[in-house]
Amino acid sequence: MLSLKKYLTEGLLQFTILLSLIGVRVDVDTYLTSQLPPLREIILGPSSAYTQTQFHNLRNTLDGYGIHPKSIDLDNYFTARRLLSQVRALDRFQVPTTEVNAWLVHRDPEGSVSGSQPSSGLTLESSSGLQDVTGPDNGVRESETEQGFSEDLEDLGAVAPPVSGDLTKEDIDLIDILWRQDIDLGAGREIFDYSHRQKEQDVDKDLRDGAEQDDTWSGEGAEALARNLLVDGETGESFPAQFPADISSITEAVPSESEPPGLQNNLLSPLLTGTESPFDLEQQWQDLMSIMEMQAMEVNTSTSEILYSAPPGDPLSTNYSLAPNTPINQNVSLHQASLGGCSQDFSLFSPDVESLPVASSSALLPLVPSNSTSLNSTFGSTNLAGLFFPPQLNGTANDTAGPELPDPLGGLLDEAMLDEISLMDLAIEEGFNPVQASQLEEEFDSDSGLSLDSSHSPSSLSSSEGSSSSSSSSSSSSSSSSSSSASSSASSSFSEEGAVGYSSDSETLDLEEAEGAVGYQPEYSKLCRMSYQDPSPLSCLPYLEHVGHNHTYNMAPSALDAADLPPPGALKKGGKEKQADFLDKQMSRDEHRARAMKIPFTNDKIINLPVEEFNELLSKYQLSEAQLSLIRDIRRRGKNKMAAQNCRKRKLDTILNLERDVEDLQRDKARLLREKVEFLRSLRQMKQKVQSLYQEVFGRLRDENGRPYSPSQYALQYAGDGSVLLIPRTLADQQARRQERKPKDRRK
DNA sequence: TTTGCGTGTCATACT
DNA sequence: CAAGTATGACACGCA
Repeated sequence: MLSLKKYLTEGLLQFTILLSLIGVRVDVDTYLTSQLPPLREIILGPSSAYTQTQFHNLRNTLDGYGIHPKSIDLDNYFTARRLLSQVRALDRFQVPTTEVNAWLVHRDPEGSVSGSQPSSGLTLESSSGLQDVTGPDNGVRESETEQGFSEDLEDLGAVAPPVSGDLTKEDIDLIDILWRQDIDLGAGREIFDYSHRQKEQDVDKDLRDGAEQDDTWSGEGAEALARNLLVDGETGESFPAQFPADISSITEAVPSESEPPGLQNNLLSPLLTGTESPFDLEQQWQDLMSIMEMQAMEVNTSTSEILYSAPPGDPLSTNYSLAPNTPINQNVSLHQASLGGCSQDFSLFSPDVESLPVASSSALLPLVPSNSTSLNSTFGSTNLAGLFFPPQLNGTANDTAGPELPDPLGGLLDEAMLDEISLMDLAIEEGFNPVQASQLEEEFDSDSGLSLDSSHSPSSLSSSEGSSSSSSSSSSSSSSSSSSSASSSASSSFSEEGAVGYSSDSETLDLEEAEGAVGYQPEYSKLCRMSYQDPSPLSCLPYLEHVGHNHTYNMAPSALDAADLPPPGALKKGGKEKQADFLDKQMSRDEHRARAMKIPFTNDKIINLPVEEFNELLSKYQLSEAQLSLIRDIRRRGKNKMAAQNCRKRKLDTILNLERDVEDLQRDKARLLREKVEFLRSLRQMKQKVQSLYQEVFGRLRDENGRPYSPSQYALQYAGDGSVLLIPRTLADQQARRQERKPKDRRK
C-alpha cells in the first residue's frame, strides 16, 4: 500500500501538472470518488515501472552491469501513462466533440443560413428542405473524420483548416482569425454579465475587458452585414430573424435576470408586435452567441498563449453554465391549434404581421422585448431545441415531411445539443475558466509546471546537509584533514580520500600500490575494464585522485594499515606503462581497491551475484576481515551505482514524457478549441435558420376565419413526438417553466 | 575562473 | 533483520 500511496501521490502530482498546463482544473477528490478505476490505472500504471527489480536475477542475461533492466517496463509504463493521460485529458473535450458531430449533421447549406429564406417556400418546403439537409448527413457525418468535419466547416464558410492536431503558428493564426470573426457578435454582452456571475465575481473585470475588445472588433463584422438583411448595429453581424427560439436560448442564458411579468408577448409575438424595438431581440441573440463564441475564443487566447488581451471573462462561464439550463421540451399537447393553410400567401398576413417580415428582415427583430430577461419568462422555459427545431407540423398541416424532421432535430438538438453545450460548460468551468486560463498562461511562461522536480532539487541541494557526510567522515577517520591537506606530500596520495574521512580508501590505495596485480587478472580482462598487466601503484595514484572522490566507505582500521603505503615512485615505466595507466584509468576505484586487496574474484561477481551465490563464493575463500569489508562495500556501492543510474534514467524519461504529454495536450487543446469555435458558429447558423422557419410557419397559420394568429397570443410548441402545436402563450410559458426545472434536476 | 553536466557515492527511507 | 532498491544530496572531473 505504501507504494500505492507513493505512486498515487506522484501520479496525481504529475497529472495535475499536466492538466494545469493545459488549463484544466483537476479535482482529485472527484476522480477518487467517481472515477476511481481510471485514476487507479493511471497511478498504478507507473507503479509497475517502479517496481523494484531484482538485478541479480538479471545477471544471467544482462550480467547486470551497465544495462537498464527496467528500460522496457519503463517505456511501457510511460507509454501507457501518456496515453491514459491524453485520453483523460481529452475525455472532457472529446465527449463534447462527439456530440458536436451530431450537430454537424444538422447543419444546413449556407444559403439557408444566410437568412435569405425562400419566401416563397412553404413551411413544408422549408421543413423538407431542412430535412434533406439533415437526413442524409446524419448517419454519415457522425462518422466522419476530422477532415470531414473540417470540410463541413468550410462549407459553412468556416476557416478551420484540417485538424492536424498540431498547434502550429498557422493554427494560432487561424484561431486568431476565427476569433476575430466571431468577436463581432460580442456586443451587448454586458446584458448578461451579471446574470451568471455567482461563481465569478472576481472575473468581472476580465469580462469587461473582453467586452471592450469586442467593441473594437465589431468593425470586422462588415462582411456579415453585406450578406445579411439584418445587421447587428453593434457587431454588424447579420441575422435573418429573431424568433422565440432565440428568445428561449437567450432566456436560458440569462435565467436570473429580472423578468418583467408580461413579457410573454414578446417572446412569440415578436413578429406581430411591431412596437418593440427590432434590435432588442437581435441584440440579445447576438449577445448570447457572442458570449459563447467569446468564451471559445477566450479559451483560445489562453491556449495559444496569446494574444488577445481579451480578458477571459464571465462570458465563457456564463454561457456554458447556461446551457445546462436549457429546457428540453417534451411536454406538449396543450391545445391543438389548427395550422391554417401553410401554403397561404404571405399577402394574407395582416398588417401587423407584415411588420414581421417572414424572411429575415429586420422587422422581425422588433419582436424582442426590451428586456432579454423577459424573454425567459415566455420562451425561456420552452426548450431551445423545441423552439428552434420545430419537429413536425403535423397538426393539421398536410405536410408529411414534417415527421421525420422532428426526430433528427428534436432528438439530436434537444439532447445532444444541449448536452453538448453543457459539456462545454463543464469543460470550460473545469479547465478553461478564464481565471485559470490566465493562470495557465503564467504557468506556461514560468514553466513552473515542469520545474517541479528541478525546483526543489536546487534548493534542497544547497540547503540540506551539505556537511553531513564530511563531518561524519572526518570524525570517523584518522585522516581528518580535509581536501586542503590533499596537496601535501607523501600523505597526499591517500589524503585525498582520507580527506573525506574514509579511512578505507586510503587503505585501499595503499594496498594497491603495495600489491599491484593480483591473480585475478583474467576476470578484469573479461570485464574489459582493464588488463591489469602492470600494476604501477604510482601511476594509479594520479588517476585515483581523479577518480577517487571523498566518498570512501569506512573501512575497518585494519585496512588502514595497508593503506598508508608509499608512493609509487618506483614503478617501471615504459611504453607499456602508459597503456597500463590508461587501463588503470578505466578501472573503477573499487576495482583498484579490490585488486589492491587481492580479492580473488571480479567486482562484477561481487556486485551481481545473488546473495546465496555470493555468500557461497565468499565461503570458498579465506578472506581477511578487511577483504570481506571491502567486498561488501564493493557490492553495496556497485548496486547503488546501478540504482542511481536507473534512477536517473527514470527521472529523465519522466521529464521527457511529461514534456511530450504537455505538447500533445496542447495540440489537442488547440484542435478542440478550433472545433468548438466552428461548432458554435454552426449552432448559431442553425438557430437562425430555425428562427426563420418558425416565423415562416407561424406566419402561415390561419384560424377558422383565415386570419393569422397573433404572435403575442399564440406560440408554436414542439411536442416530444415531433408534432407541433399551436398553443396560447400562457400555456406555453407554463410549460416552459416546468421544463426549465427538468434539465436542472436531470443534470444533478 | 566559472558553470553546467555526468557520474559515483553516501545516507536514508522503503520494500 | 538482512539484502536490495530508490532517491536526494554531494563532490569530482571535465568540457
